Amino acid sequence: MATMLEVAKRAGVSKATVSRVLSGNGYVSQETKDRVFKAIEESGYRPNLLARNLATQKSQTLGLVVTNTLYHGTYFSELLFHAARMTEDQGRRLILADGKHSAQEEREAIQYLLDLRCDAIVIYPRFLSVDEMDDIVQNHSQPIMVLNRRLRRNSSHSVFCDHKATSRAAVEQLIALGHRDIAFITGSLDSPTGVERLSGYKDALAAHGIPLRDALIAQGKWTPATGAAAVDTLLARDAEFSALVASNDDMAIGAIRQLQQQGISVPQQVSVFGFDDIALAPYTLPALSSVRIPVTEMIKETINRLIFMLDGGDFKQQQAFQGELILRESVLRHPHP
Amino acid sequence: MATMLEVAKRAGVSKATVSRVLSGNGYVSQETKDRVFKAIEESGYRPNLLARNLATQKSQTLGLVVTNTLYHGTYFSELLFHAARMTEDQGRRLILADGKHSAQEEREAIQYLLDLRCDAIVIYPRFLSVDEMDDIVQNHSQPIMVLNRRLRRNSSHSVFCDHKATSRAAVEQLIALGHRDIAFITGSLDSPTGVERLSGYKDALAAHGIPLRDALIAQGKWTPATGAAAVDTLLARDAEFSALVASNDDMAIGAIRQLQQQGISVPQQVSVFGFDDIALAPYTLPALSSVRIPVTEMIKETINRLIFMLDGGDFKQQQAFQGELILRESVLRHPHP
DNA sequence: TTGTAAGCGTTATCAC
DNA sequence: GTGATAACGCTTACAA
Repeated sequence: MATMLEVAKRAGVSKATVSRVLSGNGYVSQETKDRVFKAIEESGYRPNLLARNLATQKSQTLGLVVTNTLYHGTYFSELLFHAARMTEDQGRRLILADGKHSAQEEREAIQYLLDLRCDAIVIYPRFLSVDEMDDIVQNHSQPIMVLNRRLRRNSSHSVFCDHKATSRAAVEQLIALGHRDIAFITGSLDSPTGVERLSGYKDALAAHGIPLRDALIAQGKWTPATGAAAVDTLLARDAEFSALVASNDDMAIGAIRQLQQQGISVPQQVSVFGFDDIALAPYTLPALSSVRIPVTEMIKETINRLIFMLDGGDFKQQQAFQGELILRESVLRHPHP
Repeated sequence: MATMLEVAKRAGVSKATVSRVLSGNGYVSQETKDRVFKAIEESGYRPNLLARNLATQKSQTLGLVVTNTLYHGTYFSELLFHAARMTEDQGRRLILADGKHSAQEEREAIQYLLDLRCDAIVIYPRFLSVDEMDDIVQNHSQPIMVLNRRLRRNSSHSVFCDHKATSRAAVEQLIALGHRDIAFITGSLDSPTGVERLSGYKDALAAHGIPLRDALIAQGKWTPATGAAAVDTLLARDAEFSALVASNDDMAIGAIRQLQQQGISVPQQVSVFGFDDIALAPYTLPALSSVRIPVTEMIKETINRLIFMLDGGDFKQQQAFQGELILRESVLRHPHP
């Protein structure tokens, strides 16, 4: 491929001049500009971004680490969609790195983006601890934001939802509707989100004097298939329930399928509640009530903070922002008519 | 950040030696190796990939261009999931560039990946013509694969489905079931996929001597909302139909909603057919029959070809592969029981 | 307004 | 085994 040097020779100028023409920095006479552009045209020259980035010490890219397990479904695409859009509106590009299936792989993905000298990094952790995330944020000069976790030492570097409170609110809504036998399908319990939602369920029951019954809790792993399996587990236990809360919509959908399969009508005999991890309004079943989790706002706020930091905001100062941002705006949505 | 030079000084050796230790190329005594590793440890050194890539003239990355409009939904995440997974299994990373909303932006995204010196590129075009894609493939030294288009001059660089044949098959299945009044919701007609599916519908009718009625065709733009709107259009025309084919599942889902809303039961009064652009089995409505489009195989085959090319396969030779690959394996799926 | 030359942080080819 | 040193392709003072 043609290099800048070749362009320079062809135009009868030096590399520096070509660089000036391209970057718009420094004065170049119109005539030489014209000659340079002509030379670029003729040689099919394209700047080598690797070289440019190395020279300027910045890459104009934003790195995003997401775990493999999050890849499926609309939640992820929504996240990615806005991340990419906002990044590009900023004249930067998004680079995606896969956190795969373990803490170690998550670490490697982050390290890769760091090694690539991304200008900033967004992490949606799955396995790494809050402590380790805090360390990472502190030990690196580039701005880093963490999604869906509450950082302790660098709270302004995280944006998250209060899953526990939301879960509790959802269950309380069911209680208010008169339900007392409320079954619950957990998410993976090695994820904080899964634990928090379960915990919110327990809190709600406790607050209303409803005894917790283990027979009404079944484990799932976020997917529709595990939601369906959880229903089987629940039914096999012969414990009656008039409402079912699944820790995300995917499982709720699987659960509804399975209930109907077993001749139980939804929502006539059992009301089903999910958490809209998945901006999937178009696909949700008419029978499903869902809590909206604001992925969109989450990623938008994140990128905005990053942009602020990149623009020279003193992001090491916790005062840079109002502090941590907890998105509490989740609202209960009623079943589609 | 610590550089290789600092590590070298600290270990009392030259840059070259540090480089050898890191790359494993060339002989280094165990003692110096130890000293180097110690120095790396102490200084928190991390190699600068920009510099490395510049020096080696390869970036160990694979670029993917997808249009913004494809971002929503499971189809895309499925694509991305496998692309990322396979790329990383190869020890490379995936870089995503957004094709946005126009041919020009699509061009820019491709150009960016080229400028970044990605080792190989996958393009899922939306606006660019086959001719232009063919040119791009030919004019660049790095391997490029195009999804969902049939390239004329570089057929082995494309992987696609025969949407027309599939659409025709789907409609013929309805005809075989006794339907004669079959309505059709198109996709965006500025996309080849949309045109082909419509064309398959027309072919099927023609082949069975069923007259084409414009009143039974409504335009959509792939989204659930436009599918619903199309149903309104059809109903307003007062043309009766016993079956409805939507050009993708998203629209089919919107259509089903709307039909039910209007008191028309599915599939009792109207059978609905979609194309599973969207490996979304878990979400599709029980009432929907859908044609499976093998995204997964498509992207897998694509990456495999790329890997082959990168490993030195003579990819400019059309004989490198069996030639073009047309995925015909689409199967009709029956409504969920 | 333009050219020279010194980086940027690696790798790779020589010698020694 | 190891160390200079020249690339890699660009940016950016500093001169001219």
